[in-house]
Amino acid sequence: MARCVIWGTTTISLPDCFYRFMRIEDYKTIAPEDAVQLQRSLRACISITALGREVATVGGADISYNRGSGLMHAAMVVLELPGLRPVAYSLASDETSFPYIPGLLAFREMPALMKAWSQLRAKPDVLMLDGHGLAHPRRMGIATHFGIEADQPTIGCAKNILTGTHGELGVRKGEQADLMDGEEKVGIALRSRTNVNPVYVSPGHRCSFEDAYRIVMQSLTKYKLPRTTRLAHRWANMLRRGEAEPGYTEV
DNA sequence: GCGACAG
DNA sequence: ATCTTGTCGC
Repeated sequence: MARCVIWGTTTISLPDCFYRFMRIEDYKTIAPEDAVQLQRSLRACISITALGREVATVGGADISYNRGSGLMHAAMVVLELPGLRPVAYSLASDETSFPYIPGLLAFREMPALMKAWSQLRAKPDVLMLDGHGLAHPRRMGIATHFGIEADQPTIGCAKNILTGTHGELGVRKGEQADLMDGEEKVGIALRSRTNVNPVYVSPGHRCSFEDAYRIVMQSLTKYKLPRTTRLAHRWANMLRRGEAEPGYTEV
């Protein structure tokens, strides 16, 4: 749909690609209908390719906030890949008025995430976000959306399905089943821990399904969630509770 | 029309 | 997302 804007004394309509030039800051006040149009517009920018270089660092990102509040607390961590040792943290808080709407998560969380991202000196080779990548009705989950805006390889790792279905998968850690949206594969249901409900992994941007599976597997320890997610979650909570200060820290 | 619905 | 105690099962 074209969008009409006032330009001087005349009204003109802009094509869909207009939405690609929206600033992240504008997400805070965008209308949900426009947010959906931006996702449709951004879809042409998705790149699902194999991670080029060897992955030496993996990042984790998460958001924490009090229910009913628009103050978002973002945390990003960077871990070395064999070993999962933390090497850097970035913490940032940011206010938004965009609500949580299934399918539009990025518009609520991305401003704060981008703030934390900007502070991060050492960018990870691939960043894992809490939420989906391609496993989204318009293939534009927060991992994909963020990856495009930051021009960064990303992976989505979610605890629940937003769209799609999958068959049974073995109960052992590492077993998987394709997550299908109709005839299209959009992700993987992955058993991240034996006898525990699976997590849902999907490529975000500049990453393949195989890469996504491998990186998530390499980020698992003894818990259901990858260490990336767990650490980011912990730091975001500490920031929210005032137990940690915003800023960038290298370990 | 009805139900589902990341965080 | 967050608020919370105990409890069932490997």
